[in-house]
Amino acid sequence: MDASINLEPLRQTFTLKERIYQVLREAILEMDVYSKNTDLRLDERKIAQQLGISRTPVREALVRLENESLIEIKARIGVFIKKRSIEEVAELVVVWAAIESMAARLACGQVSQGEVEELELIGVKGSSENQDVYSEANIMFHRKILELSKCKMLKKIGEDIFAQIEPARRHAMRDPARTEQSISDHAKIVSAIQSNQPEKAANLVREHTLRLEKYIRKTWKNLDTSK
Amino acid sequence: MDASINLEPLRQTFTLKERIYQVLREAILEMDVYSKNTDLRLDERKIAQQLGISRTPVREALVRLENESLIEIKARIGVFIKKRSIEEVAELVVVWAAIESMAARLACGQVSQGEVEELELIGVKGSSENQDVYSEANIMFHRKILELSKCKMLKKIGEDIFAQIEPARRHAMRDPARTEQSISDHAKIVSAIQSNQPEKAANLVREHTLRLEKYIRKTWKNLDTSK
DNA sequence: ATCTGGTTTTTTGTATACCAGAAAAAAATT
DNA sequence: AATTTTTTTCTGGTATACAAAAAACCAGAT
Repeated sequence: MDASINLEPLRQTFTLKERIYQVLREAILEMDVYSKNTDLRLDERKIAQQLGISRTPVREALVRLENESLIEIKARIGVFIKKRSIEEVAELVVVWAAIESMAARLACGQVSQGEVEELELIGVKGSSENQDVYSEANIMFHRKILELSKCKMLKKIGEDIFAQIEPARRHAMRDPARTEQSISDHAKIVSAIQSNQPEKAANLVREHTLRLEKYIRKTWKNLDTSK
Repeated sequence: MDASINLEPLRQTFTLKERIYQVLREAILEMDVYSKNTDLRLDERKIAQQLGISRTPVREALVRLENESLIEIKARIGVFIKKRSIEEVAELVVVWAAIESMAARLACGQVSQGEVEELELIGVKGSSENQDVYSEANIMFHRKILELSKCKMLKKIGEDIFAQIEPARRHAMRDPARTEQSISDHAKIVSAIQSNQPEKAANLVREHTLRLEKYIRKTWKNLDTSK
């Protein structure tokens, strides 16, 4: 070995389509899709103009977003942000429950004391704070469980699904009564993981998430207008 | 209402990018990716030429395939069919187990007698036949469970994941000894669903699929050369 | 023969131009 | 005035041209 300097490979995604994809994705996810007056239309040309580039990379980003069901490209008609129906959202929550339940199962018996404490901290957070803080902490809690599974694919796919649910979840979850129940659920989940009870942890997580499914089905206020 | 014939809307995929996507996807999935001499490279221009079209729609199809992790587009280097590592495949099987386990759970209590019989027929098929027949039937069995859940998203996501596993599964599953075990598992699963025991059905499916995970981890023959 | 450096070739990325279908607006007809 | 027809415009789809980065090649020097 010689004494030459050891440089890390630069390697960065310089491609426009990648950056546009990320920008658009974030913008779509943060948009309040279900408020009626929101314009659900996207215009290739306009986006390209605004970004000062050509349509080509924009289109490629859009194709990707369509593939993730975040938008819908109707040939020669237009590009539209997809508003999921109650049925679709509820079903996605079921899938989410399946994945997170497995994550909790795997987390058992392979988490350090420190990791459990982190999870616990997140899980009870927001109990005394406002709704937004709770909501954010709630997301983090579920993210953390995916992470503790140490299964990258489980985490990745779980988060992909969550991204699709998120707009609806944010809109539907306005009930403070749910917060308490949720906090209590979280505590039980932490306890089960800590005491290495995979079966119990899996069941708790599943039921916890499926309760969200039921709640969404019940309280959905005809959000999907038009179509 | 007049008496004019009521034609289904044609509306099929008129766009090239859609058709190319499907053609390429099928071609990739049927390819034996793990045999070393397979050329893992795809050439945009060549594909476009072969199909007698321009690069643009081909590229959009490729972007989609990349988004599904079936290929990898390296900027200004090339397009490559993705060869998943043992770790990735094993993890995907775990995700698959999670999803299918939930599907089996949901199937309980909402399947007709006819549907159970269909499932049973598929499940035991191939026991006396050759490996290929068994393999095909095996896929069908798992597909059917997803279907019986009556949850479209569960089915869709399950199949997406399966598509990613399939190439490896086909390559790794050459052990006839596994067939018997599998057939026996299937029978138990059918029985649990038929007798409406969701907890049991879910557990059986999960363990059945996780057994595949263990098997893959054990028998993988250094398939991922290069990288 | 091997290393070095530049040059050529290959391959994808991006921009631009034009096409075709659909929707909207305008004009013609009843 | 209402309806039909025509025209225009708008939008995504496809083709083509060129740019840029990576890889392959090659010639000269060592």
